[in-house]
Amino acid sequence: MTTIETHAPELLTVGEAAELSGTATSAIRFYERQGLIESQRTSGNQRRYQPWVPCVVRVARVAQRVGLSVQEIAKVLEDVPDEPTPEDWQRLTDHLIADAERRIAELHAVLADLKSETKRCDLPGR
Amino acid sequence: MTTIETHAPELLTVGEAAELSGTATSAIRFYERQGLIESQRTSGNQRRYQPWVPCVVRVARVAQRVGLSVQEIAKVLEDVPDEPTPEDWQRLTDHLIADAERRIAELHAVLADLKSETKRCDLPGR
DNA sequence: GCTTGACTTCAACCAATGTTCAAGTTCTAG
DNA sequence: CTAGAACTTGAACATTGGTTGAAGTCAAGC
Repeated sequence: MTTIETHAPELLTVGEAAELSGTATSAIRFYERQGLIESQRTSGNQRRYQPWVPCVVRVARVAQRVGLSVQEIAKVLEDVPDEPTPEDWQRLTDHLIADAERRIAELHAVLADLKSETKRCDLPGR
Repeated sequence: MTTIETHAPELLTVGEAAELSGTATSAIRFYERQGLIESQRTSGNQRRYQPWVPCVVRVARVAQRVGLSVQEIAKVLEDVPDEPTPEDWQRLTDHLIADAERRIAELHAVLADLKSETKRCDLPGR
């Protein structure tokens, strides 16, 4: 971990990263502890984030809303290199969407299954 | 709340309901406290569940996996009457699927948006 | 009618996902 | 160079979604 000049070009403070990703700074630090994102440090020990980090956080937040845990998201993000290329974003996108669709399919399946098990679930004649 | 004869036909004990829904009895009691399901009581104060209750629990569990909180699921289930008809199950199904699809759409949207904001997220030139 | 397993409540605990606060440090503007 | 905003860590707290355990009650079979 090489430390970074205080005013490095393009790097974001934790506050800036929070604002750009629409979260609180406490969440940003939490996600870093959980391994979703990484930071460099200034000589004075302050965090500095790469400019794409807020994008990662935004993705993570939406992924949570479709049912992934932070650990699961961290796992998916492991495969995304630092300084992601458009192709990396595309693969991440595909992965997350596929994952979410899989759960929807499960939901469909359970619901369909229930409908077929009429005897137990529908109880038609009272 | 009329109490029920001990050995009422077709009613399930908490253990049976748990087994049929693939959860622990503690979860069944928890879901009841949260208003997802209801029970009657025997004269000896034991819970007795209608036979479709395990189905509701199964649905709830899958719904959790697509990102709904227990409170949100409870809200959806409010609209399902006791002794649901096939049409009730159908509406529940539609509601839950629609809800889940909505989140997937959000995920799609965020990801698409990120891709369009190339300047901030892709950083093509190193 | 007694035994045994399943049930009851209540309280404590757990993990996940953060937020809040206190005490101290760094950064930036003037 | 200094004031104030933004940062640091660590600990405590909050909420959600349960699990576990103790102490006691109920129900079913012999």
